[in-house]
Amino acid sequence: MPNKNSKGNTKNRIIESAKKLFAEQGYQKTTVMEISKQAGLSEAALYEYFQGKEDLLLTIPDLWVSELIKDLKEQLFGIKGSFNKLRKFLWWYLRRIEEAPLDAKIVYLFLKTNANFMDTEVYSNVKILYSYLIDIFEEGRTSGEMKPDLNPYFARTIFIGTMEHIVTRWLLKDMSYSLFDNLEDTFDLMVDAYRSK
Amino acid sequence: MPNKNSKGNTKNRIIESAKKLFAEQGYQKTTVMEISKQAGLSEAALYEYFQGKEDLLLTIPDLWVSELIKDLKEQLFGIKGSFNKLRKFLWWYLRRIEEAPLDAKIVYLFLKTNANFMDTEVYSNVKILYSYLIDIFEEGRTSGEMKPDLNPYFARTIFIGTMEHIVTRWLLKDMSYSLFDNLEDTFDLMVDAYRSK
Amino acid sequence: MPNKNSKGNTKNRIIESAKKLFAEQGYQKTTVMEISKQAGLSEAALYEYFQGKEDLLLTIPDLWVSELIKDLKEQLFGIKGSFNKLRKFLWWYLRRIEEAPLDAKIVYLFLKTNANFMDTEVYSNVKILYSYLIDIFEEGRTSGEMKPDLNPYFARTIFIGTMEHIVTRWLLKDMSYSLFDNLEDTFDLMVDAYRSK
Amino acid sequence: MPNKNSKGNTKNRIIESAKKLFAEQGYQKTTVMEISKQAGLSEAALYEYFQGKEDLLLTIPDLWVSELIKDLKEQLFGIKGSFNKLRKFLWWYLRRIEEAPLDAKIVYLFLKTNANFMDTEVYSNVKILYSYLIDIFEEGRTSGEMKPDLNPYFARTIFIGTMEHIVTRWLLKDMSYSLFDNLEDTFDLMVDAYRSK
DNA sequence: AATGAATGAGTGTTCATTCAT
DNA sequence: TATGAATGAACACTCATTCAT
Repeated sequence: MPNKNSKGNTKNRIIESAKKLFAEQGYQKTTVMEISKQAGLSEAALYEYFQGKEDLLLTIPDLWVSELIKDLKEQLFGIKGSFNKLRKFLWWYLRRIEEAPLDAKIVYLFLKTNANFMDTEVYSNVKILYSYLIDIFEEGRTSGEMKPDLNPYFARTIFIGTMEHIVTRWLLKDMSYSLFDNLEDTFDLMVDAYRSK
Repeated sequence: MPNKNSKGNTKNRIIESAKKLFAEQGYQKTTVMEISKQAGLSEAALYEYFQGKEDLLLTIPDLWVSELIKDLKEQLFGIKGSFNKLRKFLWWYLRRIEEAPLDAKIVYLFLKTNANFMDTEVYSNVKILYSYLIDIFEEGRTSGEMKPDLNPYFARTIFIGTMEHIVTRWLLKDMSYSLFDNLEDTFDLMVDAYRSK
Repeated sequence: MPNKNSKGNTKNRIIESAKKLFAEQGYQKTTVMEISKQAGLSEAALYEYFQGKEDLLLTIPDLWVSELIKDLKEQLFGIKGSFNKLRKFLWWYLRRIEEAPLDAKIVYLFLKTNANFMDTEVYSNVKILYSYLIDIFEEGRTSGEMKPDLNPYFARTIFIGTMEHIVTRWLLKDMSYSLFDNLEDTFDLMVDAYRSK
Repeated sequence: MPNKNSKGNTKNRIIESAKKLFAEQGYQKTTVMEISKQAGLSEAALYEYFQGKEDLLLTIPDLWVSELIKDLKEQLFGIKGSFNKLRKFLWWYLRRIEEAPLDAKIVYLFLKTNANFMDTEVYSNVKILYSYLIDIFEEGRTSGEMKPDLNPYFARTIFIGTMEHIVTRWLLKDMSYSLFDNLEDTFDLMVDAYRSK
């Protein structure tokens, strides 16, 4: 069971093991011994790579969210129209979550509980990620696609709220259905709030 | 510090103490000893009233959400118009949360992490609470206030998502501003998605 | 289940409850609360009748063994011949144990573990009980039925050892067979050790 | 007092410490902390070697009885005559008990109380140990030394009963005299029960 | 780079017992 | 005679973390 021979170096093995166990059992119930055993090395060795258990919890989504940021710019590149960009953002984000549900579970369920979440690299990176939405809404207003008096921040609240609700529900229901079920309809409904009449 | 003389019986004292400490420090970091000391009795005495720490965690929001359900019906009674009802629901809910931020914190931040959350009384009560929204959206569609093809479930996803996002952000930011800031504008924006043109 | 209405006074109800529970689960695993619940009263009330749990453990077999002593004299009265008396002793003793297996279990399995057993009334009463055997063996030697050089103490060691072994085995095997199985043959074999040739 | 430097590895140190304390104070009254302190290490370290307190209780006599079995065959080897073998068995057994009174105390006083005793490796090993006696009695009958109609099982009941009674009495009296006092006479008396006339 | 061995500090929970009423 | 309420004192067991090798 321990993925001793999986490709990737030791550090990655540890991350993957921790990710899996955190997602499965939660942060508190997962022991360092379980993680190291799963990673195929000793507990002591784990401390050569990470400062401790909490460090591990914070590192995992940090890597993931960093990647997301890098990816997002490229994804939105060349897309014309604010609604199209909005749609792209949503579909892209959910695709990434579907591809990395363990990371998502950690961010959405376990990290928010952590007292230090707000001081986290992850938090500020998520803020960066979500700041793109402000640009999109502003572009929509400027271009006339969206309401002329649209407040981008309020618009974003609705967008993120809806999106995160969809994700959280899916995670809590153990990813037992497709994240994209009814997405089209819900999106169409939501954007009507932004659309200029 | 221990509220030995606070009104209410012992059981309530324990609940209030636990609520406060869970909300302040999180479930895991709070010890049974702290709770009992805060409640002004011995650790052993606490076990006369609750089966244990987890029982306490689950009981607290259970009581709160049960009350909410009782209250909601009355609050919506006599209100005319689906948009008015929607508005009432939102304002009422946020008011209740503002009044009981400790309960809210437990439900929104700590309970969802708990592996057993989905099997909880709280979860099913929240579902009941949110089922009222379906009725409201259906009424809106029927009455012609809302789009004739409005799917109440998708509409609700947006509504709950937005609402919970507002609440969660507020809780994570340590309730440092008013929950009602910008609420009017955000609500107005959101309901445009439902409104028949 | 609690035998609130059983005949006998409260003290007896407590004894019977304790006896049952000690025998079923052992002394250590039985709690005072279980005993008092079984007896149909509160924990605190139990302390009106007994000094505590250990007092209870020691009282139970004390009563039983006291009764045994009273009975034994009568049982042996009028029996002629030392072998007949020996036989009577054995059959009588096993009958009493069969009738009161709970008491027997407590004496044989739980009391011996107790650090204070040797200072117990029970211990000295058992000594009295077993002292009758010395008389019997001496009578046997004097009468010529038994070996002229028979040492009553060594003879008794064999008798008691055999008897207690039979009892202990039966108790450990959960009284799943008759205590009298093969008793006749074993007795006949044993007494050949005493018989004068 | 802690035997940190005693020869033997850590596991053995723990066993010896536990053995001593169990025998002195009983199983229940001995705490894990006492055992580990006596062994010269931390409580937590003890759990690296044993699963817990009960595991320790069961392991101790397990090792001892296993050794006994290995030894017995060798001890009986080369001895001629069933009475001689019987005598050897008794003397050997008591010698072993005299050498390891702590183990004996645990087996005779504390283990039998344990609810799981009958499912124990120790129990089945003791059965093996005692099965040799059946062979001896059968040999005695066949060779003519013993009664032609001697039932080996009944004979063994007397033998084991007597032997265990001698041991138990000695243990309860805190090993304050020699286990071999009067052994010769008692043995001679007992075997007359088996002897063919 | 890796680990066997060890531990300090905790942690929830149990339970016999007491006492005011 | 009875008890509801309370508690002091334990206690077995866990686990993240350290360090000599």
